[in-house]
Amino acid sequence: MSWPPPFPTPPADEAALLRCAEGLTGRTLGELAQWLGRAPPARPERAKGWMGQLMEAALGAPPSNEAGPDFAALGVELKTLPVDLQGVPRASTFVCQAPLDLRLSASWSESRPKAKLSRVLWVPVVGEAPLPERRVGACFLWRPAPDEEDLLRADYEEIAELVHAGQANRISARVGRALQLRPKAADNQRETWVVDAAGGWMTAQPRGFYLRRSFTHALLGRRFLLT
DNA sequence: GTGTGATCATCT
DNA sequence: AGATGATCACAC
Repeated sequence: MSWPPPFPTPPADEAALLRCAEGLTGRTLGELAQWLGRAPPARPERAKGWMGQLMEAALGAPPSNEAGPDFAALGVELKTLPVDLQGVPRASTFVCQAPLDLRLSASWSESRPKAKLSRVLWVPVVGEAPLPERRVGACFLWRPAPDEEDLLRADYEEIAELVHAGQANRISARVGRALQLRPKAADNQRETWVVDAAGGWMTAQPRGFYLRRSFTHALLGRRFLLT
C-alpha cells in the first residue's frame, strides 16, 4: 500500500477495517503521528493513552468515551497491545470499567467484558524504544475460542459472585486466571458505591477488568495454529 | 523480572 | 464527573 494512505474514515465493515490496519503494519508511531498531524508527547510517562488514541485515529474510530466497542456499527473493539521484540506482551490489557453495584451482571453473557471481548482487533505495537520509533505489528481480528471463552467466563463469574456477596473490597488482582479486577481511578482516594455483605451500601475503590499478560501472550501464539 | 495497586492525560 | 486510552512504580 502507498504511503501515506488517505486520511482515515470510519470503516464500512470488518474487511475494510482489517485492510486499513494491515496498511499500517511496519510503520513507526512517529510516521503515523506525522501523517495524522499529532505531536509525539514530550513526556511519554505522562501520556499513557497516546498510543491507543493514535491507533484509534489512524483506523478511523469515532472519538467517544462511551461504553461499548470502538467500532459500534461493526461490534469491533480496538486494542493496542505493547509487545517486546520477541512478541511477548509487556503489560496487562485494560478491558472496561467494572460497576461494583448491582448493575454488574451475574451472568457472563450479559456482561460488559463479554461485549467488549466478543470481537477484538488486536494491534501489536512492537519494541521498547521511545514511542515514535516503535512499529505497528501484524494486526488480527479475534474472537474468543470456546476454551478461551470458558476461561473468561469462569473468572468473570467468580468475580461477579464476590461483588454480589458484598466482598468487592476484598477482591485483589490475584483472583482470575485470565480476567482480573484492578483499581481504575485517578487515585486511590476515589470512591464508588458497592453492596456490602448485609445488602446495604458502602464505598470502595473503583475497579476495572483487565486481561492478564499470560492470556494475551497465549492468544498471540495461537493465531498461527490450525484449529 | 513480575505482578499488583496507583496513577496520568484527554475527551465528552 | 466520569468515561476513554493505558503505563508507572514499588513490593515481592
